[in-house]
Amino acid sequence: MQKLIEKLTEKTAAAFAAAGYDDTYAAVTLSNRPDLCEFQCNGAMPAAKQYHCAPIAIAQAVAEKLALDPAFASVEAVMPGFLNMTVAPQFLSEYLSEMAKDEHFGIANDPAPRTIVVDYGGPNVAKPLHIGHLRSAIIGESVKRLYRYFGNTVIGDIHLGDWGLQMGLIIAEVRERQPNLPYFDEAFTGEYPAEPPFTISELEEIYPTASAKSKEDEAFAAKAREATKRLQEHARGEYALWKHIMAVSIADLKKNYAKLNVTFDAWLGESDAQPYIQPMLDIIADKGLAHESDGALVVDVQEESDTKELPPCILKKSDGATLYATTDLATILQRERDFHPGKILYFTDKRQNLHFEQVFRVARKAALLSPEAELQHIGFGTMNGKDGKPFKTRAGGVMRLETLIAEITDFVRGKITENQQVADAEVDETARLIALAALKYGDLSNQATKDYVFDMDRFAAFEGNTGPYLLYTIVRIKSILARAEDAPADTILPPQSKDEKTLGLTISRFGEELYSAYTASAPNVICAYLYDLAGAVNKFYHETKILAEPDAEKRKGYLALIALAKRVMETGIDLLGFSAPDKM
RNA sequence: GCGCCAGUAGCUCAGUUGGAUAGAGCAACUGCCUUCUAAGCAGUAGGUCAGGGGUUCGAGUCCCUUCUGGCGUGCCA
Repeated sequence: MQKLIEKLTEKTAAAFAAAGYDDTYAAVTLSNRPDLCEFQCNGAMPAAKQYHCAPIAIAQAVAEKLALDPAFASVEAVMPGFLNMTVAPQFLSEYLSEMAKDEHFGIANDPAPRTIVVDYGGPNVAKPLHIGHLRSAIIGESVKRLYRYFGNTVIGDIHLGDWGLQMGLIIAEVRERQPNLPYFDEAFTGEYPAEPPFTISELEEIYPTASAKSKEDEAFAAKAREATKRLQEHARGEYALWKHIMAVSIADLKKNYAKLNVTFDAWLGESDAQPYIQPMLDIIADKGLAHESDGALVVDVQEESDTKELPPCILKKSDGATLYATTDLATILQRERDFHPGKILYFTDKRQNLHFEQVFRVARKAALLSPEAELQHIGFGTMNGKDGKPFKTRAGGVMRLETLIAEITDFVRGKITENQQVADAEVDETARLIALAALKYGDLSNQATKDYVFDMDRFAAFEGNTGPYLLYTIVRIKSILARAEDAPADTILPPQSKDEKTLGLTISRFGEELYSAYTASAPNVICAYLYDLAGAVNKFYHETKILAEPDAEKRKGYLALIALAKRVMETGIDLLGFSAPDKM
């Protein structure tokens, strides 16, 4: 199904052609003067340059042709050459009815769907999730859903930080505390215990302790390096202990991501890429891309067109150890072999821009994946506190995600019980849904690439442009539909009031707004649209007595209209990664 | 030094390929609940779009330049 704007553009193009002008000037856009018209076309002005005549003359000629089309209620040419258009109620009614009939609202799939790997989350094993992990999880999850909505095969991969020195540190610290465990007994050949020797909270305490200790205690640091080396060689005891760390940590991560309504299709990590490091290095060696520099193995990535100096990508340190870039390249090879993706999309802090630029260039030069496959890094901004500096708790630490969620949920629970609409048993679940909407919308409504201010008060308070406002709007519709005695009409009727028409026009924009969010991987576009839509619904709600409407046909038409608005809103917030309760 | 990103109302942010009078929310002030949930709706006030040049019928948007801030800039991730 064509987007409404496309239909109007097509008609306008025909009118341009009929009037004797090039139809490429016919692009119709949403009006930026809603007081004057609903849609506009500014093409007469650039066209005037080509035809060396007054823009208003072109606009008038086109307007005359367009006036014959029943789709328009009015078409007007105004100085200096704007074309102002209003669509006919009947035309809008037909469009919306067609939209309502289709489960997918008539939105076409991507004509060339691909397999997409979305790399987001990126937590470290044995460390608690904190607010630094929030944006990647929330934005990545939303974009994943958006890609899926347009018909792509999408694999969300958490890409765990589960290898390297951090693991050695933990193993060394466990050994200090419990030296008698069988994992550290070289002579032990029996079966290791099935139960892990630590809980998740112990594990979370072990890492920072070990990390601090290694900075002051060189002997301990050496032990950690040794443990790391033994793990990488798959030494029996260290490897078994690492398995325990993984199991305990992953169970906890799953629980916490579930609270955010974030789910991954693949729980792969740096450890899974290890077997691909040597094959990847071999490919690069075969192509003669790498050379030695100051003892390190590097690949030059500078290109002629660069305006800046790009440092080479280091694959091996001078001591022979591998780095972040090495693992990422091996991961690309792994993904190519496992999934053969048409695109890999990464969500990390934007400070890693250079790193990904280097990795992508090496991947291209070495042809680790097919040439048409796309690699894209979406770097999001730093999360700052109200003072504009990177966010810290009052104690100066990083806030745990659990703490953040709990605080917002508590606030919401208090708010709900003030004027309680839900049964006692449902208070907790309702609070959870609203808190999640507040948190996610607060993040997603900002442009991803910009730094943003993390303000607890703003997240918690939810008047105006917030997630809870969207939920409230949906709940209001649900409430009416639940009370209605008759079923909604099968079609959307031609709008009669201004507010009804505005609501219809806003609903009709859904497809193009989603598409533009999709092509830009920008959930904030969806947020802005849904906020617009919620405003149109609330205004209509305020001006129209729906259930009390005496005319049964009109009443059923109203019900059909708000039911469609509800479906659109529910689909929209699902793409953002949250959902609405029945009451709040 | 070089590179990237940003600077729009008191605060937090939108602003489509250059279009008409730069928009929201919060905070402030004013109305609207015996009527489908007032977490709502309507309104008032608030702007040298960081500064300066330029391109043109037209610039928050494109070009040049200055200033301010953030980040990055070979063996961390």
